[in-house]
Amino acid sequence: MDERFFARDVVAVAVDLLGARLLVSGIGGLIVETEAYRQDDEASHSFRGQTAGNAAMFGKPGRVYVYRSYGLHWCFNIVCERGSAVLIRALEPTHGLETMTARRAIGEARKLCAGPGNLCKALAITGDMNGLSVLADPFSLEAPSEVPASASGVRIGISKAAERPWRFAVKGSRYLSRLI
DNA sequence: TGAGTGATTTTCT
DNA sequence: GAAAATCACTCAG
Repeated sequence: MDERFFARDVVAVAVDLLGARLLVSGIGGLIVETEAYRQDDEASHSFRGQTAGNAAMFGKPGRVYVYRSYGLHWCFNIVCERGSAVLIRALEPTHGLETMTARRAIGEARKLCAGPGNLCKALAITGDMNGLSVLADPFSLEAPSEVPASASGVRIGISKAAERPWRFAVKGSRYLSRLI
């Protein structure tokens, strides 16, 4: 896994990230749900060009873009081609279950990382990590050993360009934020 | 089990 | 001043 993996069309990267292992400080799991956001996409933060808040989204491929959503949640994205990024929506927890359970204060493993806000809380991702490279400390990203069966669907929680089927998920996974 | 609703703050227009 | 890539809780069936 290197920078070139991300220097491609964001939709292709979103699909290829399914099944990849994402760890932050040794805690994390397999990516089971992603969404693609391109610069020419009305729902994307980068649609109206670069601003102080979304500068990371215009950084080099493989950088992390973390932003605050609804004033209380953090959302974790990986930057692809200039102005585009993949939103990581859900993980299947495999590493550091105990730590994540403590951080989330819930017992159900299938909900630990279901949803961008939950995922960031479980992995202790904050805005401090905005702009870091996902290929370096404290992140760890491994390509999937086996490409899982995937499904695509409509994106969630947005009102503009919501019809674009750029949500991708591992088919049949029990760890999705919502069934696809 | 599933749908509906309130909370809350940063950022841009 | 309004919108926003959500979450957790409550109530109904």
